[in-house]
Amino acid sequence: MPPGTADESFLHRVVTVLSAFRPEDDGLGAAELARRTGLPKSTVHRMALALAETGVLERRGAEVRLGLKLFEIGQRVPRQRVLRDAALPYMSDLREATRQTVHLAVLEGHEVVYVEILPTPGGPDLPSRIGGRFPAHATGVGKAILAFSPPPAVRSIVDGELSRVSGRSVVAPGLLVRELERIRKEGVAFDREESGPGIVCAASPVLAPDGSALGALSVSGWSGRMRLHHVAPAVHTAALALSRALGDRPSGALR
Amino acid sequence: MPPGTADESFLHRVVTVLSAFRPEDDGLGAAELARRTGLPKSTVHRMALALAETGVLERRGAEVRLGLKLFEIGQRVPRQRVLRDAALPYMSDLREATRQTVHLAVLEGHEVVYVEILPTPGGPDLPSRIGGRFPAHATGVGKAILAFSPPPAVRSIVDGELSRVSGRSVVAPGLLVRELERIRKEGVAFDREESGPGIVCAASPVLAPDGSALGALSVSGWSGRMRLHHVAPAVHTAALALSRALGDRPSGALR
DNA sequence: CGGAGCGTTCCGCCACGTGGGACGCCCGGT
DNA sequence: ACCGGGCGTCCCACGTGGCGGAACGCTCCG
Repeated sequence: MPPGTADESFLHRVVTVLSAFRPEDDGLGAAELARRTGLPKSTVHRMALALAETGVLERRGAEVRLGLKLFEIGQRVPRQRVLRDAALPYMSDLREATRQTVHLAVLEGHEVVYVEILPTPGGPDLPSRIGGRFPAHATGVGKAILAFSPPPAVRSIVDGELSRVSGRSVVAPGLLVRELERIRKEGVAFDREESGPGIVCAASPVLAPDGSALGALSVSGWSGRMRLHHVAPAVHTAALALSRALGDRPSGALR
Repeated sequence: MPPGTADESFLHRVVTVLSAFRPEDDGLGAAELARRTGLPKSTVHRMALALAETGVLERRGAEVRLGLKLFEIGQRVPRQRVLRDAALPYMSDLREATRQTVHLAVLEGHEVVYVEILPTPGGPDLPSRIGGRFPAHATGVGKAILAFSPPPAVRSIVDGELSRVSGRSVVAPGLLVRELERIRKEGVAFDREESGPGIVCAASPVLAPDGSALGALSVSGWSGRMRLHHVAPAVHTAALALSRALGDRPSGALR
């Protein structure tokens, strides 16, 4: 080990191992985990046994998978729980009124994390998953949140690498900044096939009493079947109503 | 520490600290965490800082709370993800048809863990929460699952302590065994105010191709407003349809 | 029949988790 | 104004337990 290098701590390694599980995975073996994490097989194996002992992982023969205990603890995370519980009825109304798929997301670093998704029977198969991530600058919810976020956080994203998720993603920093200004004025963000081909979306921020964004609501559908100027007022209204409801409650700590 | 006792390992302590957060909590201080876990304050404080470094916990001033990363990982847990994704449309239909609150739960030890809940506007405020636990013998979903579970697992619960959750909970082992036999014959379990006053529920197991229960669906409502013999066929039908859909797919590892 | 990949076990080394104690701070009661 | 209790934070000598290269037995496949 090169001297001066703060080698990864034990806890970092644990998180690395847990994060190595992908959504589509079921059980993984010690060798596969070692390959994904870059850790010695012996180390991963010992750790997997210890984690299984605690219930964080579950043994299935020789393989190991994420345990139900992680799901239980994950549901108690305040950042999603409080917002999700308050938003659910508004999301339900929004789906009813627009007959489209409704999303609720929060910002985490340079990406959004989807907290809840209400799919609609006839709608497209979207790549978004509850608990999944997506680059903030390439989604409606992401831009809606960024438009009402502290300048330093926005700067960090604008000056960072703006990945081209689809052919129409906004990757020019100047263009993105100007779009955020427009969103700040109008209160609604749009995504015209920027996150995926054939998919459009209108999004509006959920605001704390101090004006900063806690998250965002959105409505998504096929570009041919959904008129953005039609659903935009509905999304905006729902987000305003939710913001007001959150402000009234003594919900306290969301940010 | 009594000699011979294998003092709790570091990982056990980490899980203890994470489990110390209750659903209604937001941020907790080092002293409060030390009190709840029984660990030395110094130890908890150091651990909290390390966990915050990994993103598992988030620092909020001097306090610390469960981090969004835990929610993300929790959503990847296969036991809930595969079942929940497959069940959602059937649950939605069931709510539509019965106009009552629909639950999906799995068995974990002596308790059920709620995986998904579709509330209905006019329904009662139930104590159940997604990711929450409840004694299996005192709920409709619990009894539905137990009726189709391996005898050793059932024995362990029947012979264990059958807590009296409400005044009408089944606490007599013999009575419970006989009820499970009836459920096995009819395919539907009932809960007549056994888990809470004024609440009734009909539940039916989601079965793997081998006949063992993966989880259960239920419909709950006010005892005066919902007729059990009316919703029972609907729950049973939905559960059968879901079981068949899971059997057809190469979903693989659910148990 | 041989090699590749797997899960599992071993063991000497030393990083790092340990926890009692101390410190400065902000309270709220007197 | 004073003081005591609770808080977050920090320190440091101690020794536990994580470390990981290596080796073993196994199964599968060409």
